Amino acid sequence: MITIKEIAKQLNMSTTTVSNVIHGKVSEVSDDTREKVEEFLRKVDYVPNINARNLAQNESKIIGFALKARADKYENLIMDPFVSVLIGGVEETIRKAGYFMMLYISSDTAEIMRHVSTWNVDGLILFGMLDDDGIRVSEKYKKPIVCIDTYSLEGLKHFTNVGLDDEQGTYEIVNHLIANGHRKIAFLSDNTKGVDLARLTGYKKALEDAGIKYKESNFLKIRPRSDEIEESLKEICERSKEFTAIVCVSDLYAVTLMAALQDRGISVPDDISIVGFDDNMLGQLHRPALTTVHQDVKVKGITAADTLLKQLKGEKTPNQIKLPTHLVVRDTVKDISR
Amino acid sequence: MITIKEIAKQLNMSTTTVSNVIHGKVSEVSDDTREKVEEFLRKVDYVPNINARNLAQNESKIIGFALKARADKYENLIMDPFVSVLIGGVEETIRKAGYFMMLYISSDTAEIMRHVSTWNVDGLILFGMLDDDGIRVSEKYKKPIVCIDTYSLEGLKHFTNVGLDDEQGTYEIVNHLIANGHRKIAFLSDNTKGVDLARLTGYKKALEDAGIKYKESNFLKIRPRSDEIEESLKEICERSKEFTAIVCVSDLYAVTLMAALQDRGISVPDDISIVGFDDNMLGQLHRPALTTVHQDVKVKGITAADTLLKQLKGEKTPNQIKLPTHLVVRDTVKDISR
DNA sequence: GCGTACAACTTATGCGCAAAAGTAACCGCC
DNA sequence: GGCGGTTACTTTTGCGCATAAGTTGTACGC
Repeated sequence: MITIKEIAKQLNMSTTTVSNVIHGKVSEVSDDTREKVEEFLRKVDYVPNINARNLAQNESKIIGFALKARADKYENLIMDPFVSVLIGGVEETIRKAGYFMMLYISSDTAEIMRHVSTWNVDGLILFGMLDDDGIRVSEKYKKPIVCIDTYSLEGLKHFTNVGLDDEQGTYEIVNHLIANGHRKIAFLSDNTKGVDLARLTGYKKALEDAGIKYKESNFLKIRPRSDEIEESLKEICERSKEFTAIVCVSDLYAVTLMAALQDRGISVPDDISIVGFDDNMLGQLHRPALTTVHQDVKVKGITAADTLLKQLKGEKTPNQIKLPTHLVVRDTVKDISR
Repeated sequence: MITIKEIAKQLNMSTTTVSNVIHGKVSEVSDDTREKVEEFLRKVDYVPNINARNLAQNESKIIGFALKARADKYENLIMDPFVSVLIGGVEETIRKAGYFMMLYISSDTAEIMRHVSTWNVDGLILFGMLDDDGIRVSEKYKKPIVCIDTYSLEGLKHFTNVGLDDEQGTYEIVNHLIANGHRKIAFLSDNTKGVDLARLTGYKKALEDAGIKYKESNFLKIRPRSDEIEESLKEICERSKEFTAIVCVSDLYAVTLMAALQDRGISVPDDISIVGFDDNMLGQLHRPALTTVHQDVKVKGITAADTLLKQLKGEKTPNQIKLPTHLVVRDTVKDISR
């Protein structure tokens, strides 16, 4: 790789002059030499050594994208098309702004932060749970952080979060079920934290507003680990007659459940109505097509990246951004209101 | 961030000694000082500045993962869970080996290569089409490159490819169809290059070996662009009665087609049998569950990364690695042999 | 008791770049 | 005609690290 020094030597001038041309410092260089340098640069296809530049400038032009997953959920997470769409949105946005994306997948916040400070990453986008330990570590690290779908109260004090109005999303879809005559409505999820909690809250609120009492037994807990999911699904299917509808916390679970239900001869939506959340390919291609809450994942990625870019420029940003959702009515809800 | 220099100063020794401890050069440092330094390093939570290290060593510890997609296929590609699983496999492998992953998505090989040389990336994993132009550019760049699913004859002369025995995969599944009495078998794809060509070849070979003549009209071309796919699907569904089975080049297309078929009241597998290729979530969760050819995408990613790592160590690797596939019989093929 | 070998260091150099500080020539101006 | 200001440069410095080369001090063999 050719260096500025070498170019300067061949052109018989100083490295600073070459550097100034590269940085477009018009006022420092005469038109004549500028053209000469520019032509030469083109000829040799000069590419700067970013390590040297970063070292000299104490910046990196890197944005870290850290996927922090609990080890047991890791596999499901990376399988989820959600993640790649998110990554696509982020990558596109930062590339246009002249940044590069370093991807990091781990279950250990401290490890992620070590990585981040090693590379002197300019900013971080964090997807996944941010635990208290994580917050403490990242606090020390003085670069901007934007979280995606992270609803830690503690974390919100320090970092921007880009998420959805999840509560409103389930609120609407549960209302849709209620409008179709459903009253025995279950909620299916694998945990009650973060996003799942917000969605559960919307569900409870809709029930409450319709005068339906929420019982603990309405909560169907699914165990996502691959060695437990079959058993878990079996239990849920057996209990399905207790309800006329099940609100699933994600399309992935909704479709997984529908497959399990159909395998047992339980028909959707005739025997039971199912709704999801996310509106991804899985539900769109399933038949019957899934009624769900739509979110635009790519926009989520773009928004997170944009927000981080703004912070990098020193602009203030709100510390909580909630993207809208909307109901998508398809074919998995039966009108039982008569 | 604390530097070696600062540590040396505080410990009242030279930077070389500190550096030697960091690099575990046992023979150079006495046990006494080594322990002293190690303790201090732990205390201040020292993290090396990679830019400086890379500059000094002329390496980068970065492995580039470039996703090169035709602009019109881009959206589908990044939507595909395939990609995130692949990325997951690669990331995990290189991280364990002390490398970092820089992700780059583009449709322009020259742009990718510029990126790669800017960062002085140690090696590159390329997923997607490698056109002749791309080969020329990457040739110049003297770092190891491993391609995934890239069947360019020209490219194979220069780079290792990690792929599947695609031909064998479709050969087997078409034989499965033939064994079930099918003779009017279509092949559905959106192009006839690379992977798609290999799968088509296996399909043709199976037909030939069974004494069935392949006709041009057996090839169902689907247009993947979102504004054309509906129209495309409609045409294919209308022609579906010409065949008793359709071999789809991917699970994504198989499931997309099944949805379109079901929407028109055409039943799978009663009216027509459908098979796919990949064995991903989409086909697993669909009902009827898709009969398909299994490939292990994560292993593909791991293999690509391992191969690159070997090349980085100077080891020789075969320039063509074909991972095995196997048939997964589920519920979308009807036995019509009587 | 002299040379050699080796352990345990330190000093000095350079990676490629950006930028602060320095220089030299020229121009205008009261 | 000396002085400030400008243009178009060059020289120098340092970012943080790795490492080649140099410097002690000491043990050991003969």
